[in-house]
Amino acid sequence: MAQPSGLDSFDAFLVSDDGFEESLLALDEPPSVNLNALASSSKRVAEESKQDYRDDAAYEITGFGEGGKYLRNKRKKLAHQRQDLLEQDGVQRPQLFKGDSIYINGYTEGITQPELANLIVLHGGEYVPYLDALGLVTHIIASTLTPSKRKELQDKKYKVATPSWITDSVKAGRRLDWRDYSLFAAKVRPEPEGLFAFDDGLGRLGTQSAQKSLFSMGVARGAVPSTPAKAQGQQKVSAMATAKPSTSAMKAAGESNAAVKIKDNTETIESLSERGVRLAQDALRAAETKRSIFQPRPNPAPRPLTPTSLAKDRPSEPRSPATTDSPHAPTKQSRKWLPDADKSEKTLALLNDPGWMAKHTSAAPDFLQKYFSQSRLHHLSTWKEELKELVASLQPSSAQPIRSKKLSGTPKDGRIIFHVDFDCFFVSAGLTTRPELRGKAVAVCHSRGGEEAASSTSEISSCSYEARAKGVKSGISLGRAREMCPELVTIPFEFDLYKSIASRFYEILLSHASLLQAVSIDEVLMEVKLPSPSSPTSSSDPALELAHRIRAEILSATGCPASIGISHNILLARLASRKAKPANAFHLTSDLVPSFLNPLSVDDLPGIGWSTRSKLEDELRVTTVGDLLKVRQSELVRVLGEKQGKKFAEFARGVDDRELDVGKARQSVSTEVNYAIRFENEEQVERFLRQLGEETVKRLRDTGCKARSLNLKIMQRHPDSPLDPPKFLGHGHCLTQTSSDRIAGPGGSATDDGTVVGEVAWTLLRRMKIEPRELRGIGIQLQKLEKDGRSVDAVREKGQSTLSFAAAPRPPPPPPPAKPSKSTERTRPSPPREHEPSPSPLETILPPPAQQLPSTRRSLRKDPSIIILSDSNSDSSSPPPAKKSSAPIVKPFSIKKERPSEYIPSLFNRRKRAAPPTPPSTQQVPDSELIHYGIDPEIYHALPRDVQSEQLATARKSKFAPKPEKRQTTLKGRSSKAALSKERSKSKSKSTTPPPPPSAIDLTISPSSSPAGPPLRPPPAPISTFLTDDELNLLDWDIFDFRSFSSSFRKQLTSEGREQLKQQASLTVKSHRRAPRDAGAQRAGLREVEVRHSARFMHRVELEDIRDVLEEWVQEMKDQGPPDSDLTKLAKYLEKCVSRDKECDLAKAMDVLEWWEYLLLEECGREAEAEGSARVWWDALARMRSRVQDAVRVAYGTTLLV
DNA sequence: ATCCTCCCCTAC
DNA sequence: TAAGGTAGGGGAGGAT
Ligand SMILES: Nc1ccn([C@H]2C[C@H](O)[C@@H](COP(=O)(O)OP(=O)(O)OP(=O)(O)O)O2)c(=O)n1
Ligand SMILES: [Mg+2]
Repeated sequence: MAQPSGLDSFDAFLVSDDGFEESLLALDEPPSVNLNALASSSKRVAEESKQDYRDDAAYEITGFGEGGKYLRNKRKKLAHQRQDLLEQDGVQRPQLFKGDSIYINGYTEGITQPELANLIVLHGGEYVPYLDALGLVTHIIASTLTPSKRKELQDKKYKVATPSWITDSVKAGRRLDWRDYSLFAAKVRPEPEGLFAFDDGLGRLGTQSAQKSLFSMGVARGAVPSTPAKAQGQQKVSAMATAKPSTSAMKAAGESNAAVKIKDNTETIESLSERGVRLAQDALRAAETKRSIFQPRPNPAPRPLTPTSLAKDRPSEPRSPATTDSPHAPTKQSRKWLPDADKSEKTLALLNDPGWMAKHTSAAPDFLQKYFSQSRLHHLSTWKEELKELVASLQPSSAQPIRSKKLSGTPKDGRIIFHVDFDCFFVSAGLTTRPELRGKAVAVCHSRGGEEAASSTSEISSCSYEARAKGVKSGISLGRAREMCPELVTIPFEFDLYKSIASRFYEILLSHASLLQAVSIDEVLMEVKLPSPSSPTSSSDPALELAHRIRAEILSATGCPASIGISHNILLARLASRKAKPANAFHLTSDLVPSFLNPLSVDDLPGIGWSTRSKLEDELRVTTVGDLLKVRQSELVRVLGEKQGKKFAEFARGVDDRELDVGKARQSVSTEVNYAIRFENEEQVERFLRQLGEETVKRLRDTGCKARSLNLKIMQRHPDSPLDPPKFLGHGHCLTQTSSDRIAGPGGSATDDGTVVGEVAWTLLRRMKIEPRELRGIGIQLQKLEKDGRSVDAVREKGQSTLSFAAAPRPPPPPPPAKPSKSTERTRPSPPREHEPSPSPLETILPPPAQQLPSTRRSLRKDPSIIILSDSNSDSSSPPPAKKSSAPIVKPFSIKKERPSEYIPSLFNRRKRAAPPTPPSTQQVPDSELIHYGIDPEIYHALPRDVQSEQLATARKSKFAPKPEKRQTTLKGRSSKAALSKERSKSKSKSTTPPPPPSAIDLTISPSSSPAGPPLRPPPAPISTFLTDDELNLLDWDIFDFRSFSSSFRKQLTSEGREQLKQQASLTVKSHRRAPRDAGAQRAGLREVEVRHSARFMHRVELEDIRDVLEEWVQEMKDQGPPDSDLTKLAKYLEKCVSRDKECDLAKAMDVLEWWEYLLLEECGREAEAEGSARVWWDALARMRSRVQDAVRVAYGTTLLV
């Protein structure tokens, strides 16, 4: 039952729901009052404990040690890594704790657990991150213990000392006698640098916190904390052993940007975030005043800056050079992410040092684990999943309210929603051990920003409100932050601490919620039921009072301030908490809603980010919620789509009918890394990719699922982007590709075999033909999950028990010994399943292509150590045993699924092998097309992607003669489902033109969109089920080969073949002249080549087709003017053409505009004389020009003559 | 209509 | 010197 190595857990604890009313007053004070600096020692400690004191319970990722030797013992591995650190530091410390194996129990006062751990290691001790084999532990460090734990440890005669034993020893430079620090000896030894040793109000709370300290790790392994049965409100919460964030991948946010438009009405509109800034400034000023009385302030008075909106900014890279390179950027530099300063010499030196790069980028063998152990975003994501599971396991399914009717989203629903969120969480957590920094501008980031910080690209994770007042915010670089706030103090990440605090936080909230949704590690949404018949005694707002009580409870248990927003739906609760911040609670009642909402900026609404905000502003001139109200819903739907349009229309009115999201089954598992990806050769890429595969599969196993489909995501340096992007080791501007394939284990079943995943991923990657040096990001996603052989997707598998099942008081799940899980299920007489995956994990049916791969590559799975290790890692941590799935299991006989007989391991691969046909595979240009051009497919496929593009583009340009003439096919009623239906549905239903009111331009056109077209068009509207012999001939496919395929495969080939024919047909037309394309445009974007079957023909629409459509469109709509929906669609299309990341076909866009102008001249007369609808047409053209103009500027930085 | 695939977008 | 991850909502376009 070896406890999941690398496992940690959200601690279990006991909590009573006593209130802490007496402390309410203190809570509402900004935490700026700092009455001392007595915690000197803690400060020093912090400085000493350089970098790596992550929680770092062994990484789960298995890697190779030097020389390929595997370290099976995680503990050793950890020690090894810490040793590395120590060497890095180059400081040899006295080995005070040599020979000691020290476990730290729970949260420690005065110094964080990671800090302690680091100190121990730095001084020769072994830090034991988990308590699986108690015999190996020589000492236990603890500040507080629950009665039961205390008894247990005492009985077992453990040496339990307070943290001061460590810190004092370090200070003294010698190993002091632990007995002088025994926790059992001195009842409660006041720690010198107490956690709550500041300000009396908080100090008081601190006392309580000490008393109700949570329990911890060890407990989860079976030791059941006895419940000091006490207050009625007491509730026991069991811990959930959850896999540690461990090793894994990620992706990210932005760098710099430029072309961000400045909001209109900046003066009059105050967004919530801006309000936050304002408040912070006020607080700062206030604090300033006070401080000047008590103590001189080290920093200059904060200048009343123009509040930089904290609102959602563009994610940087997308396509705004941001910094220097943009010709017209200099003006609005207010928003950028990176520092002005150039890379420092040092930085450049590193980047140019092959040795350094080999050790610190993806090329290094242990990169993955190191990277994930430090990635904040990885931790954030992992924690979220863990918490969702924890909540699902603790929250009885009965918690799910049964509503008589669906929610209306209005006050009528009678719900009370709390949105609880820590204020600047990471910073607040860090400040609990650095009280001397309270009231200052503080930020959490990796860089220990010293002098070099001016050019640091390290991202700010969170910052104090004092820092926000100066414009600092999450996501910007340290360098940039220092420009705005030179006095900014940085503190390191302390992931363990955050997790520990979160445990206490969730525990408290669970005790108050009737229904709870884990939003993130520091954020919860919950539904609350008040003791309804609130006796007439109580005050005016019992909900608000409860919120304050909860806030007090949280503060006392964690030392961190949280804010709470209350309202009758999720939207409003979230907005309320934003208004409440910092350190307060706010009840947004329905009477306040309109006046509260209207002045907000649209992107204050949850769900509206940079992109949506831009759409609203550009297309509807909407910037505030008030503006949003004035727009017709149909317009919103046109711009944002059906659901989004409706949703935000309702949001603007304060209406939100969403239920809390509780316990839905996970639908995918993925791992990605888009940072420090720098490879020199294929071997490195392959090794990395296989590791990534193993990691992904481990995560999959932790969920107890297997998968049927794999998606590989690749980021490749954009050809125009510099080798070294502005952000240190960042991915820079990239082209992104994905490609997917099915995966299968024995018998075609879903699988969780790392080897299969690695193999398939590697095959897909090789097929992409990407130069290793150009790679900037890699990710693997597993989908189509199955648990116990049934799809996890409730929609597919009807009757699926989606809800988790959990008895209210659940004893700490005795960590299931490795395998019990599976046996647990075997519910009913599971009907004889066809292909019960034979329990031979090493036996795999690899997809065909895999078998074709050069055998040079040795299979990782040959190394048993890997399997052993990953197993030990995963199984234990996957305690999904009894928890779920014990619910009423549906009939084991699935309705549709199951088609084992017909199962083809991999269609794509299969297709590939079928030499003759080679229909457009997942990502390639059909060979037949190549042959058509006289290009040898063999050679073509061997070329790098971008070269392929060029070849193809060239071929297409030269091979065909100019278009003969344009037809006049004026069809009627040709309706584009998409465009039309959308239109019909709402907007102009008043069209009065009964039948098929022509409108809608169908940009998805393909020759077939004009079915009645000239006979020349190859395959008329497809009629036969399968490709006809004629069609096969046209395609140059072998007729007999075709017939030899199964009918389903033939069907697929048929549709693909027909698409191909369409394209060939359209290719016979050449766009007349092409405008000169610049270097960037010359390289046909990946997107273009990458185009694959189905759903993407829009990308390939040929000029000829567009011209035709345009012509029809103008003719048909001449008298009514162009429908907005069509204009929108056309605009989107043209912008896509211009975009350098997508079509990269500026010429086409220009051509379309010219053609349109020509048509208008013909149909509507000269622009100058146009009137009525003609006028409308000309205006529409002008607007479209201007949009394209903008797009060109964004893409090329040039003002082009459109 | 309703499904599926391939994206984009958002949030922490 | 830095650690730009991840899951789910949903839109567009195509197949059924
Ligand atoms: N871009 C981001 C956003 C958040 N976080 C981390 C750090 C934050 O402390 C934590 C919680 O995020 P919040 O959005 O709740 O932000 P804060 O808690 O820091 O501030 P606020 O007071 O606005 O809630 O997540 C991060 O690392 N990077
Ligand atoms: Mg927060």
